[in-house]
Parts: sequence; C-alpha cells; structure tokens
Amino acid sequence: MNIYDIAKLAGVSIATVSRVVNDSPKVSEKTKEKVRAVMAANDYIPNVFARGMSLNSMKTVGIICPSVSDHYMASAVSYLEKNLRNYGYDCILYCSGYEQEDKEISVQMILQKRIDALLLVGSCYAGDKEYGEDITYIKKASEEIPVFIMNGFISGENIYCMLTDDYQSVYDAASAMLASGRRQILFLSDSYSYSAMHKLQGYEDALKAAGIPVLGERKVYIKNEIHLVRDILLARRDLEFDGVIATDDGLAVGAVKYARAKRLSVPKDISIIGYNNSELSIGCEPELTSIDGRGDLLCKMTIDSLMEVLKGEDVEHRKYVRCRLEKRCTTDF
Amino acid sequence: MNIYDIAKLAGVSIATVSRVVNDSPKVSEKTKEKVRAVMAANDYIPNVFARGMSLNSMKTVGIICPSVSDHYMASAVSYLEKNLRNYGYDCILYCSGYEQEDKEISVQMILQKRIDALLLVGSCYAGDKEYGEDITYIKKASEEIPVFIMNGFISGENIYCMLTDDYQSVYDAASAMLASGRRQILFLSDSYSYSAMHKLQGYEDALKAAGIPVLGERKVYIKNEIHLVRDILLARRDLEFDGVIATDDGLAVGAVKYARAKRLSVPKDISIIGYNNSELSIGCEPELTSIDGRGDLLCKMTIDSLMEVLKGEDVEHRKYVRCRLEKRCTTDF
DNA sequence: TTGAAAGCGCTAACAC
DNA sequence: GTGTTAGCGCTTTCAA
Repeated sequence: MNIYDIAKLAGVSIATVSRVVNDSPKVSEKTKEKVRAVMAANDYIPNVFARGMSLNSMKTVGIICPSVSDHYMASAVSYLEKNLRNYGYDCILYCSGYEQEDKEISVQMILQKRIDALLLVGSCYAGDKEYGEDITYIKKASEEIPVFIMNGFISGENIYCMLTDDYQSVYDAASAMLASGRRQILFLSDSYSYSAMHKLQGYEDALKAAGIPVLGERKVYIKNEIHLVRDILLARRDLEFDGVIATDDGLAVGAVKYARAKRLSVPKDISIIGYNNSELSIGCEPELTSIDGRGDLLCKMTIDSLMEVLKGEDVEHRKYVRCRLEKRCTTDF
Repeated sequence: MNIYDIAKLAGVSIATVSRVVNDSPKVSEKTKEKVRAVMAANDYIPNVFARGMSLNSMKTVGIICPSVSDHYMASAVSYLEKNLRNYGYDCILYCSGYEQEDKEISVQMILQKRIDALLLVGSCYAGDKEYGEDITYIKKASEEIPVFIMNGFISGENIYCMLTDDYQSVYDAASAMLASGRRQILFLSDSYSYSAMHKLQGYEDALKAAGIPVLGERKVYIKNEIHLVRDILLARRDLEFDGVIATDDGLAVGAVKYARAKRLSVPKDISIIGYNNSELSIGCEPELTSIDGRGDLLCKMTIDSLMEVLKGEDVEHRKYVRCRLEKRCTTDF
C-alpha cells in the first residue's frame, strides 16, 4: 500500500493524499474525510524513507550518553524519550562509553543517521580543553545540527548547554558541614568531568572561605564501587576526616560502609553527603543526605530549548537549574 | 556531496560508486581504490533515506521497554544497544510505560519506522491471556517482523522468547529458606507480570512440597518504594513472618527497613531474599541476599538469536537462562 | 567489469 | 482546493 494506491482508491491525486497525511489546511474537510477513510481501511502507513528523503529529516533526535546503566542517565534518557515523542520526535540512542575515541565514533556514526538534533547526556562530553580532552568532534557536529549538552559546557554557535549548578550546591553543602563544626572534609569523586570539576571547585572555595586549608590528600579519586570505596578508605590509615562530600551516592554509601566497619557513628563522628538523590541514598543505613541535581528539571529545560531551536527561535546558549539538598540521616544540619 | 558528485569526481558511474559503497565483489580493486579515495577526500556520507528506500530496511532494531529508569532494564538496553551496534544495527528506543494502551501505541508507532526486528524488554509484554491482558498487538507485529521478548512468553511463528528461570530460582530459594527452619515466608511482589507469576508459582510450590500451607495474606502486592513497603509491613500487625522473598531488591530492602524499625535481627529473626542483584542489595545494611536473573546472559542470548533470525536461520522459539543466588548477609544458609 | 536507466514513495513548486 | 510533475539519492536490473 503506497500513496498511489490510496490516491487511486480515493479518487484523488497523490498530492492530495500527501496533503491529508500532513494535515495541510488547504484540503477540504470532505476530501480529507474521504481519503482518511481509505487510508484507515487499508492500514496505510506512509513510507518513512521516502518521506525522510523529501524532507531530509526523519523527525529524530540522536541521544548519546556514556552508559544508560547509570541511574542518573537512565532517568534522563527515559524522560527525554517520552517527552520528545510527545512532540513527534523519535529517539535513536547510542551508549558511547567514556573513552575519547568511542565518544568520537559515536558522534560520527549518529550523525550519519540524519538526525535533527544531537543530545549529549552527561558531563563527560564537556571535557574542556583545560582538562585535556578534545572537543572538536562536538564542534564539528554542531556545524551540521544543533547540539545540546546536558550538564556540560562548550561554547559555540549551535551548541546549547543545560547546566546543573554543581558548584554552588557543593559550596553550600560544604559550608553547612563546616558550620556544623567539621574541619576535615574529604572530597570523594570518580571523575574529572566538567561537572566533577565544578563540584571540586565548590568544595575548595567553601574551605577557603572558612579559612581551612585544602589538602591534596583529602581529595580522593576512586572507582564508583561501594565495597571498593569502603576498603580503600579503610586502608588509608593516614587519612583523617570527620566529613565526606561525594560526587555520587555510590561513593557516599561506600563511606557509610567505611564508617560502619570502623564503628564510627554517623553523623556524630562523621558526616556524609552524597549526590544525585538516588534510590541508593534511601536504601542505605543510615539514610544518606544527598544533593539532588534535579535531573527532571534539566531534562525539561533541554526539551523546551530543543523545540525552540528546531522551530528556529532564539535560545540562550547556557541555562541553569538549581540543585536541592535532600536532608536525611547522615548529616546533623 | 551525493553519489553523483563522487561519480563525477572519480570518473565513473553512480552504479560503480554504489557498488564500492556496498563493497560489491564485481568492481576491480583499482576502481575501488580510486573511488574510495574520492569519497574519503570529500567526507562522503551515503544518504540513509535513499538507501533505506531502495533496501526497505535501515538496519535498525526497535527496542521497547516500559521504563529505562528501572535499573534492570537500563542495563539490558545498554547492553543490547552496544552489541547490536557491533553488528551494524542501530537502535530506536521507546519507553512505553506499563499501561496496556500505551504499550499498544508504542508498538504501533515503532513499526512505522520500518525496523528490522522488534525487541520487547520486560515481562510486562507477555501478559498472557490467562492474566487478562490482550497480546494481539504483539502477534500482529510479529506478522511483519520478528519479535523478541525478553523475560516473557508468547507463542507464535515469528516470536522468540528469552526467559529467565524465575520459577526454579524462587522455588530453590524458598526451599532453602524452609530448610533453614523458616515456616512463615512472605512473598512480596509489585507486579502480575509473566515473570512475577512464575516467581509466585515457585514460591507456592516450594511451600507445598514442604507441606506448608500457602496463605493468601502472606502474598503481599505493593508498589516498589522502600519506605512504602516498610510502612505497610509495620502497619500490618496481624501479619506474622520469619522470612521474605521479594520479586525485586527494592521491595526486599523495604523489608530490611521494616526489620530495623521493629528491632528484629536479620537474618536471625527474619530472613530476606531480594531479586536482581542490584547495587541496592550491596548498599543496604545488612547486605541483601539476592537472586541474580543474569540479565547479561539473557541479553547475549537475545542478540545471538536475533542475528540468526535476521540471517534467515532456524532458531528455537524459547530459550532459558539459569539464575544464580548471590548470598549475602540477610540469609543464614 | 562497467554504465545507463528505471524505479523506490514521497514532498513541494507550479499550474489550473 | 486540487492535480501534474520534477526531483530527492540510492539500488539494481539489463546491456554492453
């Protein structure tokens, strides 16, 4: 069943059928009804390829994230997919991993699909030149289609960045922890991403503002595995700390496990703050105070901007979402 | 840059360029080299639409899952996407939600994309007629393209089901719990899916085999939210139990929280087993014994079958993966 | 081994 | 408001 068959059956031209399919206003209601009836009766499905060929667009958005098995990103992808579809856009998904080369290949491949826009989920795509990562592949992509980065920043004509205010939220959290009397706060991170660097900066500035020295040994980088974090902390007998700020809940729960192993009381002996407000922060014991990066809002903002850009409207190249501290039992403020 | 430009620059016909792109054997190496050089020099990218139109395939697999924010499914989608791409297939993702109508719409819409195969992730798509759900929309899809169901079963010519041995794993877990002396085991579930019904059956049969009566009140259905589960269990003062088998780790952690609130010792006073072996089972305290549904194996099996079917080979319509009990601290066997 | 040319099914510019 | 027709960029016969 193609457009010619429908046209013949309905006694109109293919142009009219096409117009009906696209709900053009310059077809009479009567004709529309007639054609629609024929289409329905024959289970007619317009050929997306032919359509894409004429329009040179498939109403598809490409989404790349390092891994959708990370909960934060999974939620984001889920939300994005659902809402984009509401706007009539499909999603094609690539999980690129974290390696530079793989990220480049992913972008290159997804561009071949003639997507209408590219969505980069995760701050690992914002590896700024300062941090040694090459971002020309993203710049290049932006020459063809608009690029949206969630939680990362790259400046560019056709690049739109949706940001979480990581700096401020960690600054505030660390300040509150300091105000509650902690003096030796550990910064626990598993990444050098744009986002992680801003969190670090917030941590350092809060310490400085309180007149506390920033020690290199208190900045611990480690793989995000609960038991691994616990064991590493246990092994580092030189390390003294009465507070932990982690860039992810998994890391923070590792610290909780460490406290338990050392029979430290939480939050009395040690205060702990995680990040992302995930299920893990409710599952652990005591339950974890966590910074909520408001992924939902970030997604919403992204989709709104995306639609505006696709409509040809002018959109800010950088937008922010404020985080929120979800207070639970691992802090005493 | 299209095929005509390349042809002109290379001094050959478009047919030859096309053959080179598709690595046809009937082009001389010499010509191939020449054409390839021109393509490379001009960053030539074949137009996927035109290509899809001729081939009537876009080398794309449609994946539908209820929600990719569920960790189990997210891992699956991640794995599937990565491996399908290795085989040269793209993925288009739909998150359908759990409602019958939404699932039907998702399938209908994704079929319009001319996908080469449909992958249904999650046992909620197997709602058997016995359980009241209509599956004709899946049967209908299978008339057009091969359909693969992960963790669900529907019989049909063009339907391939990859199954986890949920029945046996719960049967074994419940039997072990009974052997360790428990007599009042609670079955905690959040769904009536194909998979959940099989888990239930395993639970019931294990009890029966041990001569223990199956009580309706010991089968608790509840939304998968940790605090909610805890509170409901606390509220049900009539309910007595010394063991819990849950169809998901989230539910099981709710039971752990319940035990803590009641100052019950785990596993001494109450033994708990979760499902899916997620991060949550390591994050909670004490750490949760959990049944690992081997999602990775299931995915691998699915992709292997998919490729064989697409190649036109004969493939079994039902395949099983064995689960594994990951023993941690909430059980004493 | 290569080229010419006929589609594939649709959109959109143009004509009526 | 409707029809005619020229592409869109590719694959694939068919001839040479």
